[in-house]
Amino acid sequence: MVRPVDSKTEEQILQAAYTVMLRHGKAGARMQEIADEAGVNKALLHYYFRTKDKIYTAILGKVIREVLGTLLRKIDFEAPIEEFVRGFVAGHIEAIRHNQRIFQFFLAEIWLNREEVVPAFREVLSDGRGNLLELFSARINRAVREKEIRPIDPRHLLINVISLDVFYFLGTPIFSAVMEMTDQQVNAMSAERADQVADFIWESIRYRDVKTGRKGDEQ
Amino acid sequence: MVRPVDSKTEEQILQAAYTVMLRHGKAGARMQEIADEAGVNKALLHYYFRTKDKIYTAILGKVIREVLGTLLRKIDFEAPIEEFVRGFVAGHIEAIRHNQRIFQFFLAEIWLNREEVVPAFREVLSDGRGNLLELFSARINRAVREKEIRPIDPRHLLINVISLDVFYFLGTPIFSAVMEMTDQQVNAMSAERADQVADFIWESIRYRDVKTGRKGDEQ
DNA sequence: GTATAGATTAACCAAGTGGTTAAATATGGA
DNA sequence: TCCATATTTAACCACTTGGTTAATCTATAC
Repeated sequence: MVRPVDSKTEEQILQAAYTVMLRHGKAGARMQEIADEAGVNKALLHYYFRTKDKIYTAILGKVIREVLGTLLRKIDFEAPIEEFVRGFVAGHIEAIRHNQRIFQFFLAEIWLNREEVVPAFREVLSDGRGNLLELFSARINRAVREKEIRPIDPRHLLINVISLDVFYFLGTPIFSAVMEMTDQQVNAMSAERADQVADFIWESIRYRDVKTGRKGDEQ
Repeated sequence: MVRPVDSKTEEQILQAAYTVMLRHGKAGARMQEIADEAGVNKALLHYYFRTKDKIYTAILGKVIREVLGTLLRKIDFEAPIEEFVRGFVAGHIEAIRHNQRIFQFFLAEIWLNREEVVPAFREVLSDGRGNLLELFSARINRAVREKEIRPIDPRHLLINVISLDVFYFLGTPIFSAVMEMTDQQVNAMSAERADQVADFIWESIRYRDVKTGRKGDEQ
């Protein structure tokens, strides 16, 4: 065998492609820029991956795994319901704050390259661990049965939670423009997000005895 | 003067550019495709607008006005608070459902062309009608004072509401993949969205007398 | 050492890209 | 009618694009 074990080149190229495509999107990314970013000759991109599309497909898998990883992060489905909800939100928001670009890229690409993104997403989903929706639904339905939270459709609840977690970080520049905030204020607001969102959700779903009218503390 | 009044050509080009750029994004849009879509010679694009960037800028204004128009749509700030909130949500979601592509495009472009999008957004905002945030905050704060809803930061509330309104329609293909839904089910879910979201928000914010424990009806 | 395989490069290419131009065609006022 | 101007077109251009190629380098197994 004459195979030098190094071949970190391929990894360098992937990393560079990842950086550049997250910067400009698929259509806007240039093979030359990727090569420069990786510090290799452009021909090497075609040597390791035949075409730009192949490179895109490769990093798409990586992006999707990171997006899903972020959303599935360390969720403790066995925790008490309020803790579960707050942990869910806090985990998401922290991870999203540190991966804003990935989410932005992903959302953009969904619509620019739907035919490629959706199947790739499905594939990554299928060989991932158990179905998020099912686990989530089971936990929520249990809490409903035990009268810890009010009756609610788990599908809509899951979408609501993810919406509240993610959207702010997609629209940050716009929100800050609308609200005429300084960078400092934006940072402050981002830091508050986790608690604000968790409170908002918990206030909406927690069970309240109609007759005695309280459970947990008012904010 | 020798100016033929017609010049619908310019409008045709803009409309075509709008269509094509919403389809492929700025980087992916081709001048030739725009020309074909408009049914005119490619040189005409440069005759009316000098460059691709100029075309982009032109349609960007249109897109932003439509996005803002959608979000500012027929809001009755004088309505009773619950009606106000539900109307706010219902108005948004209906408009967004009919303008999904615009929102998708807009969100994508925010990050791919931030330097251009954000200033354009600011500009359109400035010569629009009164500040949405201020009107919204005033309405919310009044409701808080009158003990119709619980105390809450209007900025976060506004973001929460917009998140819940918009995000689902940005991620539809992904949500449906995660939840393994048929097109029928997706449509059904989209139709339910407005009520689900309005309920979710209202349950979270409506005032509850801690002692007697109720106000309004339970769902 | 040297044969052999993979890894890397500079130079190249055809097909597109946004953009230009000069000539042709309308259009309307005199 | 004829002219001046606005509009439209086909042909063109310089440059960039993704992708290829043939030659060179590098490392190992023998």
